[in-house]
Amino acid sequence: MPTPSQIAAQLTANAHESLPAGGLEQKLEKAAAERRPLRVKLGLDPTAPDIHLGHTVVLGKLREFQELGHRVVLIVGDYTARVGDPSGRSQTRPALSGEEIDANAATYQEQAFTVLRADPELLEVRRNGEWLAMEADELFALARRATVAQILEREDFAARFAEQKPISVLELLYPLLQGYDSVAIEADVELGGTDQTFNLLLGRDIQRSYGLPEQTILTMPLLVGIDGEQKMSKSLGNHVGVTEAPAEQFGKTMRLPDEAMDGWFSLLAVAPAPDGTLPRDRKRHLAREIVARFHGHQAAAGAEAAFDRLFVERDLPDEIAEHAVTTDGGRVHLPALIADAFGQSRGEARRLLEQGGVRLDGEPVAADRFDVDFSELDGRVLQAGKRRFVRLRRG
RNA sequence: GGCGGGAUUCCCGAGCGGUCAAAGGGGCCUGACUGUAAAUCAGGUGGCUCAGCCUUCGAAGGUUCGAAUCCUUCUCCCGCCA
Repeated sequence: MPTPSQIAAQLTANAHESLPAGGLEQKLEKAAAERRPLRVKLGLDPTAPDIHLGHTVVLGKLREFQELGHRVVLIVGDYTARVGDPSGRSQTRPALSGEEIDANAATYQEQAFTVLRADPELLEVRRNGEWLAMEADELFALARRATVAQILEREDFAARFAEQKPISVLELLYPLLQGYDSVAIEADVELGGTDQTFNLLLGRDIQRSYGLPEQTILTMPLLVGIDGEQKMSKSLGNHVGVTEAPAEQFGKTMRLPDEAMDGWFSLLAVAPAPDGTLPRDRKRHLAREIVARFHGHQAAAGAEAAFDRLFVERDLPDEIAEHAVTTDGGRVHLPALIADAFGQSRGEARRLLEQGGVRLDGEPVAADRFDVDFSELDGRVLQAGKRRFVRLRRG
C-alpha cells in the first residue's frame, strides 16, 4: 500500500506545481486518518461546452483522484456565465440565458464523462448560482477580503494595467467569486491550468478569512494546440475536440509539430512508444492512442488506415459523398461546380484550379481548363486539394 | 463634466486626396518535397458573366473630376484629468 507521500509524488509527476509545498501530502494523510475522501474541485465555464484535449489534461488528473477514491466536485459557473465574463482580451462576452447554461452544462458533463467517472460517490456537480446569488451586503463582505493591489498582482492584470488596457471591475471581482466557490463547497484541493495559479491561491486566502482550512492547489501545464505554439483553445482553432470524428482527431494529431510531441505524451498520459521509434511513427502512436481513447481501438486503426491511403499513398478514400451536378448534359463550368460542391466562392475555386489543386479520379486537371463536357465528369471523383472529395452524378 | 486617442479586408496592423482590392505579419488555402495534415521552399488569399466590371476601409451625409484618406453629424470603444 503506497504511502501518502508516494501518492502525492505520483499525482504531481506531470503537474506544473503543487502549492503549498507538501500540502497535498498532508491533505492525503488527513483524509486517510479521517477515513474520508478529499473534495477535489474544478470550476468550469459553461459558455464553451466543446471539450478538447486541453481540457482533458485537468480532467485526466481528476480521474486519477477518483481512482484513488476521492471525490471530484465540478462547479458549473452558471452564475458567473449569467453575468458575462469580460475577461481575456477585453472582449465582453454575452451574458447567457438560463436555458443556454443548462444546455451547455449538460453537454459539458456528457463530454467530460469520456474522461471522468460518473459514479455519484466519486462525483458531485454543483452550480455556483446556489451560493453566489447573494445579497449585496454579503457580496460587499466578500469584496472586502482582498485589496485591489492584491488582485492587480495577477500577471495579466498587471500587464494590462501597465499598458493602460481596460480592466473591468467585474473582472477584478472574479477571483473573489471563484475563491468563494471553494468556501461554499469546502474544497480540499483545487485543480486548474497554470493560468489559474493566482485564482487558486486566492481561494486559500478567502477560505482562511471565512475560518475554513485552506485548500491545496495543483496546477497542470497548458497543453499546446496543434500549431505547437499557443495553448489549445477553440477560439484559436488549434484544438482537437473529444467528440470529433476519428479521422479528424488522427489527422490533426499528425499535424502537430514534432517538437510538441513530448508535451502531449506527458500531459495526456499516453504510454510512450518503444525507444528508437521514428518521430513519424511516434506521432502515429500518439494519434492512435488519442483516437482510441475517445472512439475505441478499432476506430483508431481505421483512422490510421484512412490516413495512409490519403496522405501516404495519395489514394482516394473508400467513402466518398456524391454530388449532384445540375446540367443539361453539355458544358460544365468547373469553377462553378467546385464552388458548389465544396462551399467556396468561384474565385477560390478558380485559384485552386490555377494552382493545380484540382483532380479528377486522381489526375490533375490542367490549370486553364475552366469548361468541360459533362461526359468527362459523370461518375468520376472530383478532388480539391488533398482532403476534399466528391463523386459526381447528374442531378 | 473637461481633454485626448481610436474604429481598415479572417486577426494584428500600415495607409493620411489619385499609382489602393489597400504595405507587412499571423492565420488559412494550394503546389513541390517528405518520415506525417511535421519541418523546409514556392505561390495564393473580397466577389463576379475575370486582360474587365462590381462591392469593401464604424454609420449617414457633404466637398472634389477623384475620398480609406478632407468636412459635418451620429454610433461605439479606450485613456487621462476632475
